Amino acid sequence: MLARQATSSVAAMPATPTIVWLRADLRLTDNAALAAATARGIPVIPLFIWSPAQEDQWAPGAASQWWLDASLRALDASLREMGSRLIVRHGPALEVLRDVARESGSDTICWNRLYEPAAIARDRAVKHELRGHGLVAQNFNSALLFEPWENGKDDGTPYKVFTPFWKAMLRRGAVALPLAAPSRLLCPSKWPRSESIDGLGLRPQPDWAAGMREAWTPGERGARAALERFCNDGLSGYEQGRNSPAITGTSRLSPHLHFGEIGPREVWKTVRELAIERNDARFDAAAESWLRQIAWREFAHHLIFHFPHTTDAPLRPEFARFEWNDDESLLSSWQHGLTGYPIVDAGMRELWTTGWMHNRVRMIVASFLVKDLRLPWQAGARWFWDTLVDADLANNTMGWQWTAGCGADAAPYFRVFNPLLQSRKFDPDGIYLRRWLPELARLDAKWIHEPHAAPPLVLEAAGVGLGDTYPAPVVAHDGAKRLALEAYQAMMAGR
DNA sequence: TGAAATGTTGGGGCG
DNA sequence: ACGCCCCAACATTTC
Repeated sequence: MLARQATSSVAAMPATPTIVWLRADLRLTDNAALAAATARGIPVIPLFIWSPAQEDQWAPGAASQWWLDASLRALDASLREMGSRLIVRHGPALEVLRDVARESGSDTICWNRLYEPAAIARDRAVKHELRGHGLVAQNFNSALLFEPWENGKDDGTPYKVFTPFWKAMLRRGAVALPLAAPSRLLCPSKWPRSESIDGLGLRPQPDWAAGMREAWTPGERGARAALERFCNDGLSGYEQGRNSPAITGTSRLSPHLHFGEIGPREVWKTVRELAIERNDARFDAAAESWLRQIAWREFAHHLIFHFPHTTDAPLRPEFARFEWNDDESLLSSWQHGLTGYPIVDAGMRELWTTGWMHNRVRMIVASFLVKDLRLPWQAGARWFWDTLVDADLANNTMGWQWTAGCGADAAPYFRVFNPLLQSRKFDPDGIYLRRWLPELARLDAKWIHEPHAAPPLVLEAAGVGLGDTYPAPVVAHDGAKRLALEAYQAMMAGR
């Protein structure tokens, strides 16, 4: 610990520019690497490197790239307001860092740590090589409340169950305070070469991102606005609102957090202070309930650090022999929102259109894929990865393994969501369903959750042609559930 | 951050 | 008034 902190402090250095290598920390506030570089009182070169080929098979999907494009533009604009700018390059990180260091006469490179397996491996190699070339590489934490090695069990092993993890976190006491944004940024006498953000080719061709632009404002300001909106009108009703996909009852901060447009230390402080100010037991409970979600994010990142193989393989090894289905057409019906189960289809279409899905609905569609269709959780994880604007390897991995029952603190496999009951319980009036399934919009609340069970006259009156304008169910839930439980029992029996 | 079956309890109707 | 039954509401158990 002491050694780590010592390497994090920046000694006075000669006046050559410091490179700040920005990755999933596209913000000026609470950015430890940027703050450390600025504190040296010498010029700073903010640098983003686009190198998806170096990120192993988990290269960002198209929705994520759309977000990144917008976030980089926002960051560049904020830097320009301070008289600085963002340098953008593409290529292997090490090569680019060495080139930029040479072009700018820089000898120090700062960055904030990442925790995904491939990023760790790359950063370690980069750090080693840079040092081998006489350059100074300094790393900081701006992504997490605690480092993964800071919140383990007393015996030194990591927590695998959330509740004790959460309690240990709270016992640990104060979360570090967010760092202020730099008040000014000194420019180098000559900027290194930069490519244009356009040139990275992150924007979708052809442009299908209208739904994204309407739903989101990427960038640090958009992130802070989302947090303020949530604090003002979401947080007090969070415990009910979080489960109603028809309303904006959640913070919708996930993509902002993923790209580091806002950090967990800032949201923690903001919400804690608000709770103290309100001094109301019910508000306090809501605030804690939401901070718990931030802790789940923390838990996911600690898990992926300690168990890097879980991006592809189940944490519980016995699940390696689970007998999954292999059916491309079932997978396709799930991906495109054509399963015949309205709550599933509405969620999958919300995902496709906006790059995001309400968390309650994520659990429903995930359970449906894994239990009803018995398709491998990895196929769901991959689709989410390719389509979510908040695609995050740690959160995505933990979430899917939780649903499949093969991960840390996982739901028991026999816990099977009934899509009909979930739909009635969490979208009783069918408002969410109608928003995403216009072909069912004229069905009333009694039948919209299960059009396949509606009397023919009702369907006709609502203009619904089962198997024509809207699909019949691709599987029957009761039978599918039984098959899933049988497969689970076979796995447990070692058959 | 399940669902469904089973068990328990207590109010009210009724003989 | 009392006991009995019904059953809704809630709690517990099981998968």
